[in-house]
Amino acid sequence: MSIKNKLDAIFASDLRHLMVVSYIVLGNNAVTNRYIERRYQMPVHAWSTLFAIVMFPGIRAKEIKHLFPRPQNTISRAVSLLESRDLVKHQTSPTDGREKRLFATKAGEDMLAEIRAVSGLRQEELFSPLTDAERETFFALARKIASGPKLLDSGAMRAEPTEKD
Amino acid sequence: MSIKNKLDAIFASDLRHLMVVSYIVLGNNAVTNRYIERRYQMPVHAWSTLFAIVMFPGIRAKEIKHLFPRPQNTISRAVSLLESRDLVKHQTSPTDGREKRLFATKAGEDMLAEIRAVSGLRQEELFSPLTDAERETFFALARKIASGPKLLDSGAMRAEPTEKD
DNA sequence: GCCATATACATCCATCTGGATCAATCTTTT
DNA sequence: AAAAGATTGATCCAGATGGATGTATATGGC
Repeated sequence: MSIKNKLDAIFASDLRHLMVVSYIVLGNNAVTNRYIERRYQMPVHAWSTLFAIVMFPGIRAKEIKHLFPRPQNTISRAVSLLESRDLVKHQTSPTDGREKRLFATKAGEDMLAEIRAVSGLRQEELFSPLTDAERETFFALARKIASGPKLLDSGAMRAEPTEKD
Repeated sequence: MSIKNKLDAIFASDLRHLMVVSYIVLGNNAVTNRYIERRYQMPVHAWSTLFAIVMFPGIRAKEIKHLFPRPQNTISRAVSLLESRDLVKHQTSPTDGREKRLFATKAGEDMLAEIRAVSGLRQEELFSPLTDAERETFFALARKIASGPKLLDSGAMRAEPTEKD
């Protein structure tokens, strides 16, 4: 049985919906992570963080956590990396001394623009098997899934071990 | 500007197709990884590997790499973890001494069945915002994307740095 | 048959990751 | 206004990750 047939079998199994999404993302992440890490010597989360900061000047770390669902320390580290390279700056909120409002520097904006252009090409490449109409259908359905309340808070896969454990 | 509005802005940006898929998967992975790691004391890739072995008895490591696009050493480690727990066994190929054909034990099959059941519930949960018809449309489009040759071999994000760098 | 090259899988090592904890600041209660 | 609790972000640490390299086996050229 060839690899292709095995893949087809997985995509015909009961878990096919989960499997196909996972397949796409594992594949795409491998490509993207390697590129960002080699080209910019930073983890991908650092660029996601920069993306959020350029897009929403003055954003706080805890908000970024909701835009790119990652643990808090990941954002924290990404911010300090970006700061150490003068790609972003922070100023402490005047109303709350715990909050750091984040702003991109000129260098940060320039760098984001560059990565963003390549990401646009990558997106085009990734979705190239779909027609424009299909892309919009796919996007609309994906947005519905993203808005599902169970995405981030599962009942089936509870974080806490059950009593009987 | 609220978090919700920020998310909407991201999903209205030029990179929205990439962003929404990434959002779904980051969110889902956080849930799934935490669950598998806590409940079974193993990384998620170990269960993907077990899934492949149960589904295709006698499969070789290099094939698993194509089913779940991960680096080769990830599979290698997952297999040795599974072997150390007597969830899988291997026998060296009679025709090629380098190849290890992998088989699940009874314990491995039982454990996979258990995880698979929970994963089924998780899948149902994740896709619950979609009707049955929408799920099939989404799946069909996702399969098209998965079959794109550029998924694993990007032109836009070349691994090798270009000459002019 | 012998050497160079290719392939399958294991291991090494530097880095990344996320849960837990910590310190600082803010809010609430009394 | 002091104490208790909550919230924000930084740091610690054990373990996971992936690129590079190592080891064993197989194949092809001569």
